[in-house]
Amino acid sequence: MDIVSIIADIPLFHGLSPGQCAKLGAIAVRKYYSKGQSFFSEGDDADGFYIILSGRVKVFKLSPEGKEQIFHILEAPEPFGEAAVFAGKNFPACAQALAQTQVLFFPVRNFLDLISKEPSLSLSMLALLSMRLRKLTTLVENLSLKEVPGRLAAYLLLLNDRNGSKSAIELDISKNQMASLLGTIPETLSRILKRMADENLIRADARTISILDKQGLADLAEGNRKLN
Amino acid sequence: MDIVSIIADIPLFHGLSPGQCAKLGAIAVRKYYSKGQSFFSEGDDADGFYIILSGRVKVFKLSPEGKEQIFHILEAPEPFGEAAVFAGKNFPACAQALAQTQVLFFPVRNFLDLISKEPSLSLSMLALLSMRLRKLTTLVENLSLKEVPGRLAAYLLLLNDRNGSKSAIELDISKNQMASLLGTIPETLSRILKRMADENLIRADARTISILDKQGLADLAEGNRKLN
DNA sequence: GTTGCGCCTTGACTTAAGTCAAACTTCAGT
DNA sequence: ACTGAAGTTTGACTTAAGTCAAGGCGCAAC
Repeated sequence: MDIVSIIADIPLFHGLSPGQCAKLGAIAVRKYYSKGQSFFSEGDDADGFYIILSGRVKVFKLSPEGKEQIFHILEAPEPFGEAAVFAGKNFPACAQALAQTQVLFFPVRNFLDLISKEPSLSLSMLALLSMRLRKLTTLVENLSLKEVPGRLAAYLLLLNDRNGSKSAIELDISKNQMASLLGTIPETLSRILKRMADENLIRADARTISILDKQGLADLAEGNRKLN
Repeated sequence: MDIVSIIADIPLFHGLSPGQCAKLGAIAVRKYYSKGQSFFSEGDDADGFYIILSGRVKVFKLSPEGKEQIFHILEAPEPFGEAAVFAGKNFPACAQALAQTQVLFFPVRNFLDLISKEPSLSLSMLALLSMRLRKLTTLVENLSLKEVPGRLAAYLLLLNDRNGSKSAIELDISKNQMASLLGTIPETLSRILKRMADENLIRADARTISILDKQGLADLAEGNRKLN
């Protein structure tokens, strides 16, 4: 598929004229990353940002002892690394492919020229950064104000909402990664899933989790209830 | 002082022509808040954002049990509430005056008109949101990947850097608020300050803290050292 | 199939940090 | 100066969650 048509399809770029999409197409570079490959590491010079075309990416930090905190897990057509570009510094975190991944890479310099001439693009970017900020705010809230059962409950409800009508959640990341996303470790996650099952809040079967008591989970997430 | 001259002095608005400052002046409203007064609460409709002219503001969330996590403590000439405006939703946190505070309030609607016509303004806003994102990333890192002594060490070093040459740090917030900023409680903060003093990393005397061993604190903050 | 390597779970133990309660300090307001 | 409220410190205790170690499960490669 033609790179300009791809660009025109990306939500972030809706509102751009065909001419502007063509300009973007001229500066964008298509790149391929295999599972486990690193896009950038914390401290790297922010020379551009990425938009995912296919595959999956995690953005994370590591503690010196090796504990990992995942900030986002992203899929097409989401961008990443965009904030570092506007702050004009280096990347504050690491990004790695979780699977075979195809991206478009936009070098900073050319992109900044374009954005300053294109109000609809800057408004989209502002909206995007604001959503990221909101998401991070929620992460801080979860880490600081909720215990692990509350975080897990909130996360399960989120997955459930995304799922629409389906009654069971099919986990699309490993429980290791899930623990890292929730700011905990696999052992703790495993134990808490079990406790939830014991209280008939969920039924957990390998990669499949069914929510039995939505209200119960909501109470847990809000801190109005405790697990035994 | 004239509202337009005030606006021209705000870093966020540098790069705007006098005419554009005048337009901003026409939509801005000057407001006064007394200590403890609330600007907005979590969930409130985001009808605009604020820029601090004098005083001090905290942005925070509360857990149902009443624990507080402070996200930012802001002073003139910093803006707050800006992200909610671009996300076009409601405020994800609360904001309250920590002292007698004077602000400019910019209603969303008028402001969005203006920004879409003013590239330099949108670039400033993008840079601002990016810096906020970076700051929140650090907060998540601290909460998830560091223990309280590490967080405190990092915070003291930050205050020390801000201070420039002065050898002693004069705390400008209560230790209660400081605990809340570090994601802990006053009792824990008090104990850890004492342990740091015991190890000759700092000398703490009421509101004044002197850093005795910068490298030691840095090691703590990086997780390369533990407190006894 | 069998081997081996991640992923996941479980148990026993440790530990950082929170809770509760009491006392002391600081400071604003009367 | 007195009073009371808020901020701070300290001690004894509790607890959520992490560490360490072992074993089981599942899947891919040979």
